[in-house]
Amino acid sequence: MARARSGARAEAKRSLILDAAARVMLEHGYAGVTSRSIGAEAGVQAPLVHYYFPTLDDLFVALLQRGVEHSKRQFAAALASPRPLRTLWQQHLDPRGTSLTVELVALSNHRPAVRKALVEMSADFQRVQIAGFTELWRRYGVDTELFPPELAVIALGGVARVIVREQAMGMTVGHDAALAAISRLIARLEPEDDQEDEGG
Amino acid sequence: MARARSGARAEAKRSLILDAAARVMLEHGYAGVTSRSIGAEAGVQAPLVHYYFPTLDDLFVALLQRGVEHSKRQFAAALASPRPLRTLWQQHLDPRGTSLTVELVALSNHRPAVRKALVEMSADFQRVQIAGFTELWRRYGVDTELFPPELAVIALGGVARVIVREQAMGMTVGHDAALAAISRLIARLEPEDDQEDEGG
DNA sequence: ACGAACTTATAACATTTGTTCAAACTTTGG
DNA sequence: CCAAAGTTTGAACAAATGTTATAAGTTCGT
Repeated sequence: MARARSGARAEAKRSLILDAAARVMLEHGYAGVTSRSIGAEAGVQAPLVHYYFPTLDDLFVALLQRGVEHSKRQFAAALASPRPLRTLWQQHLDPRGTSLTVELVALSNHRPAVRKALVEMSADFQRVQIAGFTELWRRYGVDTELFPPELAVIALGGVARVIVREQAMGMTVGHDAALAAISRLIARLEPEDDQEDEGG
Repeated sequence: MARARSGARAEAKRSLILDAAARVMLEHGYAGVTSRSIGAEAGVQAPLVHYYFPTLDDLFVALLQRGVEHSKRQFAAALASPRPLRTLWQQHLDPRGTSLTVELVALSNHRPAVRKALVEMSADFQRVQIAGFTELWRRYGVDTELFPPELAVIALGGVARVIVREQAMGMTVGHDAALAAISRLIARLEPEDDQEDEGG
């Protein structure tokens, strides 16, 4: 059957186009993402983009979906790692994911379809993250009255986003001190050596 | 001389146009900001926008400048207030300033002139904020090894930006818990009553 | 009241955008 | 090898954009 072949190839082409769109978005911002710029980046003509994604909204939503799925997989992997907190922090410092998120969020401001998808997926992911931190905080014996999992999720994402974005722009005022302090804070819960320190 | 009269009026018109641009940007995102949309919002024709701001880059830079100046004034006022930390936090929760910042940052991704201005002004403001927090932390006896002023500035801005943006999109998962925890953290350094607590 | 400087609007421009249409090319089942 | 399905492209569309040229209106010193 023709569908089997085309189904596999089509998925690869879709992915190729999404990759190109992500690269363009990272380099030129969301407003630089056009059927033509994506096509050029993917080595393809503009109408082909619309063949796979009828409207650009469809493409943006697909990009978003792929990103959230990746984030979920990463989050689960981090939780299962020896030092979940440190792993999570390092993941958050990856400029690609963070910058894409910033662009998609800004984009969603005037694209109702994208906005709707973003809100739904983000709320879902946020709940997953909070559940993960609830378990982690319990394991570490963190005072959840003082620093609840909800705040941990927001703080982790917020701080990382600021640092990554500023670094991408060549602004590094105070970053050394902040990064060092965060490392020390994490080390309190997840010591680098094998010595434990759980004094609350 | 004619300049005196026009100077005053021109400044008012400039301000009117900047206000309109800010409103459009808040409502439709930066990509929705065009000479025509600004004109419509300001009750003026598009070319007049270019009369005051030859290119849109000029307008964006002016908007940025005005915003930073406002932020600096607000920051100084907060530091001089009875409870600087709480005042700062409430200022950061104002959706207008935060959302505008997010848009201008995204915008600067593909507008070199705006990017340059943003980096310079932000770095300057960041240094002012760090200096302010250094003094404040000294007053409060905060352990700067554990939580340096640099991290405080980044955390305050980062967390506030996440919450404000999510609220603007109708996403409030975990916000109640996070906001309550932040209030309690602030209250540790700045009690609501008149009882002092400077235990380091 | 006159003329010069300053403001504003109308009309138009070249360019870029998202998207569509029909035609060409490619694969592949029979 | 042929036809049909799937894929890719070239050409074109209306709409929107930043910007300019130009002309009309307004203000104000004299």
